[in-house]
Amino acid sequence: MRDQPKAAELLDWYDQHARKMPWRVGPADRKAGVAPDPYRIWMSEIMLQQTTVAAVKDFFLRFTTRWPTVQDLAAAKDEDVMGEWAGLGYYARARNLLKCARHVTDELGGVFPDTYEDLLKLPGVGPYTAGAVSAIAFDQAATVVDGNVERVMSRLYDIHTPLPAAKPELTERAAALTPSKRPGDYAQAVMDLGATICSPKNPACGICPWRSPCIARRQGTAAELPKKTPKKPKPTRVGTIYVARRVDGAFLLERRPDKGLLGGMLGWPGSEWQEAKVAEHQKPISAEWKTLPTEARHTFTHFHLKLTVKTALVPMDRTPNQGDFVAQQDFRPSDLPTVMRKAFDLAFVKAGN
DNA sequence: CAGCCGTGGAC
DNA sequence: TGTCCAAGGCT
Repeated sequence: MRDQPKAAELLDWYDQHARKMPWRVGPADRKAGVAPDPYRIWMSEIMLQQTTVAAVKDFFLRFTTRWPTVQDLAAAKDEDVMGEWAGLGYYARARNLLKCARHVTDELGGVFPDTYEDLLKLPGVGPYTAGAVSAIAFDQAATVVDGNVERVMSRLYDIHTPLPAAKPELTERAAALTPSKRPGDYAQAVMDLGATICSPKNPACGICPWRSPCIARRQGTAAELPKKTPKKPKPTRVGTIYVARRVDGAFLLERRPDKGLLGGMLGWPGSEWQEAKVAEHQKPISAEWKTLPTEARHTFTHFHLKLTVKTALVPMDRTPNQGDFVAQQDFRPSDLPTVMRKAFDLAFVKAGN
């Protein structure tokens, strides 16, 4: 009978190879009795949803420097939080982050729930995040299943069922391996393993602490797992965006509605974005509009976008019918989501306006 | 349950 | 250039 993977083998590896991260309490400190701050663990987990560690680091440091406690965050203005989140993507996370901080502050006395069940009730906290926070912040033996764990389990047990259909089976396997000792370190260890050794491409099976019990490694199928159902091709949408500056330096911007794409974020007024050719539409303000020679290109999760960028220098006496003027000193380009910043760069940096 | 929801780096 | 992918959640 083949040997089974042991949590202890992975924890020994983690003790030697744990990655250092701004929000992490490493294995040595944890053994010395250092407890993680649930606020920081929660925030890191929200930021890490579908987002790489490298991308999150700077955002995490900026957020926790500006808002060191959940009460500080709860007291923040919506626009400040959305502006700090700009560029990180999936903006519903930022709206839920603030909603959750205010709930914890106002209804829970500023104390994060410490059980999976109660964490799951918080806005923006799903099965993965509830498990991760309960394990990492509170050292509870929760089963944590993210993309890394799915990949590691599919390879350990050579599971060829494509995702997402395989999710229940992979979760069952993960639960069976979760130890009652050091569950917080274990949860992070599996994810570190998946991110470094058991990687999507070219897994380093030769140095894996679980190479011996890994079935896919013996079968030679590790690199092709997990299987995934094929994705739909992305359509291309087109639109027009209006980047205007008034003669006093103010910019014509609008706050997007909370629901939908780039919800709650600052942006330039413009047309709808559609696959069909855009019908003629009203300009946001009366001015002498010029079309830039280069269009702004951007790719979202489920479509490509080509934006025609129009610019204008607007006299003082005009009133916008879409958007509001923001004084130059109140505007930071870094508050814009990336597609809007691309349009800004084309209009005001590349074109030199 | 499948579609919606961002971004930047790797290849 | 294009595609894949990353510590998912919500509807």
